[in-house]
Amino acid sequence: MNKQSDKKTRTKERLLEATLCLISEKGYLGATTREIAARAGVTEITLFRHFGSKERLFEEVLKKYTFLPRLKEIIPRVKDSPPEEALSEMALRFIETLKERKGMVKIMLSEMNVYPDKIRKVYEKFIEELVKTLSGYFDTLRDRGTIRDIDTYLASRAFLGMVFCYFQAEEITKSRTITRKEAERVVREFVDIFLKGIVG
Amino acid sequence: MNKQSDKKTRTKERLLEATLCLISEKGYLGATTREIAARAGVTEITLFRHFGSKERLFEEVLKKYTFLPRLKEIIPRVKDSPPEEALSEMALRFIETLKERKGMVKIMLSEMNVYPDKIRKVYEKFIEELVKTLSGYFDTLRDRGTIRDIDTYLASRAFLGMVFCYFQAEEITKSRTITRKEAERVVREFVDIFLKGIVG
DNA sequence: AATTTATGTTAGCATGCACTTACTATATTA
DNA sequence: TAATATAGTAAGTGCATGCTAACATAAATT
Repeated sequence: MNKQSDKKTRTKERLLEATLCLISEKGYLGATTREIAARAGVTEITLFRHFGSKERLFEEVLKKYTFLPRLKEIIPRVKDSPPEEALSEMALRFIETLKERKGMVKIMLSEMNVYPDKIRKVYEKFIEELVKTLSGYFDTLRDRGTIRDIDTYLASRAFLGMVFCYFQAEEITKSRTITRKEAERVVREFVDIFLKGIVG
Repeated sequence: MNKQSDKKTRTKERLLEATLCLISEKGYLGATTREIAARAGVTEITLFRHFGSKERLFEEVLKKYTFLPRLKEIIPRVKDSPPEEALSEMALRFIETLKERKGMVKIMLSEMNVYPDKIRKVYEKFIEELVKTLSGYFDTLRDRGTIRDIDTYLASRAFLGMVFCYFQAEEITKSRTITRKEAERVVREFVDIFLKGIVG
């Protein structure tokens, strides 16, 4: 009972991946079960035998490709470096993770509105947790006297907003690839502004 | 030949508005011509007589509800105030405009990926022009010596990113309404950070 | 060898969709 | 009053989609 269930598992995974891929390209309604099955190299009925319905398949994709955990583990790793370094490192890994999970990001941005119950909760939770994790870091900096007395929650949102919006504009809107060098240059500038402001 | 064409025009406008409304709720594929016509208080065939096809109807919606001009006119009006005031004013009006054109913003975010040729061009141009307009303002500040020597293009993207991401998270993801007071508080904090940085 | 498991094949159903045809009704215009 | 412009009604076409039924196959398990 090993090779059989392996086969099953791999089929399921190929289906999930094909779904992620196609929905992120064409949207939930635009991605047909026939095409998903075809891209997974499987017949349509196999899809239904595994997931029962298109909707349940979609839900399993959402579960599987969440990427909040990946993002949260970034912060503890760098929080004892100097702020400039820590923030740069966080921003760069943030961008990297978003790039890796681009399909998921696209789905969240575009289907959020249409399938509120399924996606919005995932996304809301994602944002809030991420923001709070970063603002927790800012709290410790403030307690150490490293930074001045600002609203750390809003500061966190400001910083993440700058970075996310950059990613969104380049990779999603313009369909460009952000190179490592470019990311480093942009992040350096963002961190500089964020830490010291633009007044001089 | 006046009351007749008035009638025609109003029907067309109601159809365009209903389309904007429904597509921003359900996406292009999710919004059916039947429902659009119904919401406009008109029969389906009237829709086709006016626009020929669903796609052409969609294109006309995109044309009609562009809001780049509204955003661009903000900057010249405030560029001679002190930077803190000018930036706050711009951010607040930016948020206000986005709120007014929320339906259009939603469409752009969610359909961009599926109808690249139609939407992406609109959106790309929108971003670049807006960013450049703001960075032009930063250029003049730098020339006057008001701010230090930073990359004004990236600074512009950073600032707009903070504000837009805030709007997106609250109004679109969470489906909340940003009140005027809240907007003022948030913008004050953002501008403070952006001008002076968080180090202190 | 017999059975179970995972998948394939073929065909199809029911539904909803964009879009059409043909005819009618009403108000404006000339 | 006759002609025109705008919208309505009713019915329906053709197609794609989500999903299913019935049967077949080949490998793994027992």
